[in-house]
Amino acid sequence: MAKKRSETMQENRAKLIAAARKAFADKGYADAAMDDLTAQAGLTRGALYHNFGDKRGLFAAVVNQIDSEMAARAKERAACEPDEWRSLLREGIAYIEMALDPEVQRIVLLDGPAVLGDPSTWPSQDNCLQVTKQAVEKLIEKGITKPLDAEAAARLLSGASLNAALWVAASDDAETVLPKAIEAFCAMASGILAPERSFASADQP
Amino acid sequence: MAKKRSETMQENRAKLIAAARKAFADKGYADAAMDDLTAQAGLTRGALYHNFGDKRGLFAAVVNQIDSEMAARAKERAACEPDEWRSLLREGIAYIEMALDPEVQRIVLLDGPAVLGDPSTWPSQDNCLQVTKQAVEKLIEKGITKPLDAEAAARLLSGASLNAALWVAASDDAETVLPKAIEAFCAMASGILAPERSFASADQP
DNA sequence: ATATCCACATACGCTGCGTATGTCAAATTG
DNA sequence: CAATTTGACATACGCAGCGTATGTGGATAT
Repeated sequence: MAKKRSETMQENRAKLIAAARKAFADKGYADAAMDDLTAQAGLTRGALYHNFGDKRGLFAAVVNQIDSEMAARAKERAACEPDEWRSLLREGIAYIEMALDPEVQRIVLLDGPAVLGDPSTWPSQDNCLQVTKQAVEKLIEKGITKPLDAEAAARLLSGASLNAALWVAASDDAETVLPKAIEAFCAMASGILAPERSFASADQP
Repeated sequence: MAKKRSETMQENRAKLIAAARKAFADKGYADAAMDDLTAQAGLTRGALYHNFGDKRGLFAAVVNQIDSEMAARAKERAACEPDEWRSLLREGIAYIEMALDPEVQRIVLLDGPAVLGDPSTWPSQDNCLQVTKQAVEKLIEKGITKPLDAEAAARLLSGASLNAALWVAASDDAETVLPKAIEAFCAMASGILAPERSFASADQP
């Protein structure tokens, strides 16, 4: 018996997303021609419009995939740290490091907002944010950090780290700039610590 | 005597930039048709290509104008504060507030990075950053803040504030979210203060 | 085994960017 | 001041690429 219908459909979706991910990262959203990337996947534009509706739909699927990977990686990194404050710092540092990946830069940080609108409105990016937000909430409960709005703090932390990463990536020598960025990030992050703690734990892990 | 040549040229450039600014803010970069916006300015695409080279060139000119206005406004706001630390906070808050302007959001924050690349590579955005960087440098000299890399700190501060602003703008009720964002921003900013100062001056102005 | 369906391919039109060419008024020259 | 040149902008054209409407063959249903 030949392959089942729904099975090949999933395969084709995956092929298209993979090809699109490469094309979008390589050429940017605007300059990625759909004829090219579908051909790359051994298909035509027909498959694409059937599965994803339009170019934006395909792009959204790609962003979704990358965001999921990012959230997973951030969580994984955070889990390695002993206490929750260091976990949060690690998470931020993880975002900085991930944003050094050209694929992440081009697709998520540069083209993403233009094509899909503000990141806070994407369900996928929200996953990334939820990871951070939950970490902040725990810290607030325990009195380790100031009683700020958890979402506000989470957004500022991720925003700062992603922005720092773009800067590092654009600089000539990432090697020397990256530690500066991480140091500044840890310093700023320590600003949300509750006063009595800010001396002991402000250092980076 | 009729108008001088260079004079009308400047007028036309200004007309095009004004029309483009409105169109880009309204429709977004991709959906703004150049035939439309040139007609709006009482001209044709010929004028546009002659003056700005291509669509990106016109967009860059628009971004340049907006960024100049933003830097001026930030500086102006900062100048009203008595001490330099409060100046810096005011500056950050000013960015948050400016980013609530739909024109700034769409053109500078959403489309800008996709069309022109990472903001840190634009000369205009660099102006905004220089304002903050200089403020940070002064604070470091005086020992008010930790001896971090000034550029790193400046980028993190502006990144955090702009990101926060996007969040506020995307939220349903900006009225209640804005103060939370500002509070969190001030908290995080206080993280770059030197230890012996962090209690006294961490509050927002 | 025949009929139905649907995932995808093929074919078409339309929009919109960029360029090549034309034109007329302002500037230059003697 | 007339003749000539310049250049800012308009006009006309070609082409790429998106979205849609229609066609088709193989899997599923009966």
